[in-house]
Amino acid sequence: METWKTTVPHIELYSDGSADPNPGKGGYGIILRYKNISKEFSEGFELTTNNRMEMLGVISGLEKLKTKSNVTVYTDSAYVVDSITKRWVYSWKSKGWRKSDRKPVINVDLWTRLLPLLDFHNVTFVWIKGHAGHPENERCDELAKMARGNGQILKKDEGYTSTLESNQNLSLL
Amino acid sequence: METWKTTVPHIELYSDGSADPNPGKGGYGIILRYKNISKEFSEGFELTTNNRMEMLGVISGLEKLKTKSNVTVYTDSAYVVDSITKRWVYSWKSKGWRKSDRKPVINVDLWTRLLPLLDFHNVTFVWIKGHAGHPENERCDELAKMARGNGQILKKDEGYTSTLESNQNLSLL
RNA sequence: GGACACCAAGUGUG
DNA sequence: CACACTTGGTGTCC
Repeated sequence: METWKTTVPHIELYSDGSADPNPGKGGYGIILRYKNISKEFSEGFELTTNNRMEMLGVISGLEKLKTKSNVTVYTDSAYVVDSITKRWVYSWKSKGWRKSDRKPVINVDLWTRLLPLLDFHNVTFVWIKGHAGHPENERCDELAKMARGNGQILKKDEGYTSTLESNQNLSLL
Repeated sequence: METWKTTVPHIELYSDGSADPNPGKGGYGIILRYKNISKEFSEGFELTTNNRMEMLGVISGLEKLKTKSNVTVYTDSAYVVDSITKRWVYSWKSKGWRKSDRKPVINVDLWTRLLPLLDFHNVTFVWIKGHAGHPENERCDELAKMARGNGQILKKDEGYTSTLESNQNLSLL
């Protein structure tokens, strides 16, 4: 047997994201679990989208890991899961971040942040149905809502707002 | 002044519908009022939905009117009121009974039965909050429940059961 | 045409 | 609290 498999830690990462309205105030909530110990994290943003929050939850979780790990990611976002497991994201990248209809891919800033993390860690994605009684998924949903809720400090999602500004500049031409 | 306004009768139509369970046994109750005289009607069905009963109450009430009338319809169903007053139903019809997300509209049989009635009469819809102490609304609720209750003769809602059969046929393919 | 998610409103039943 | 019946919108992909 390879020693690799026994020495690399196995981590579980639960993630959920939301925006209200969409686009609007957003947040993500994540649970990182290693053996019997869990940690929770969340962040809120002034102006973003549901899908960016779904992505950013996964990204932030993976970025917190200090050593190369086997990670199982649980999320209800088909957007995130399918883009990786069905290799869409690798196809987009190889085509200069164009989709099969040759229109530009959205959220490239986050996809380019996610790919090296998938390279570094050994990541398995598991899609779970939302609002179907998965305790960790529901806790992440709660964390995300709290993070964007009343009186919370909300960060700027520069990656989203810069896209908006680009669109605005285009319409000025 | 137009003689029209004074010669066309003004009718008040109160309607409520329910199903228990939903879908399941259902009924509607209506009150038709002209001047100081009121009449009550109700029907029960073996298998239907709450929304079909809310619609059918309004339809049956309008169908009972023998002459062109000014009708004010009172119902607690935002489904019924918004579909008309926000012109959703006309948009669906013009798109071949597809919604804005291009998925098929539900209960088309009842919408196509309602539209000519709205054409013929001069109908105003008023949304009233359910269970908020409106006496006529509560009476209609009672009539609906009686009509679907113990030992009542229940009719078949062909429009609903045929939809179920279609779905079943689809799943056999 | 399909899928998932996010948000909003009303009703029905328990 | 939970289920179902229905609609409007957006974010994203095939």
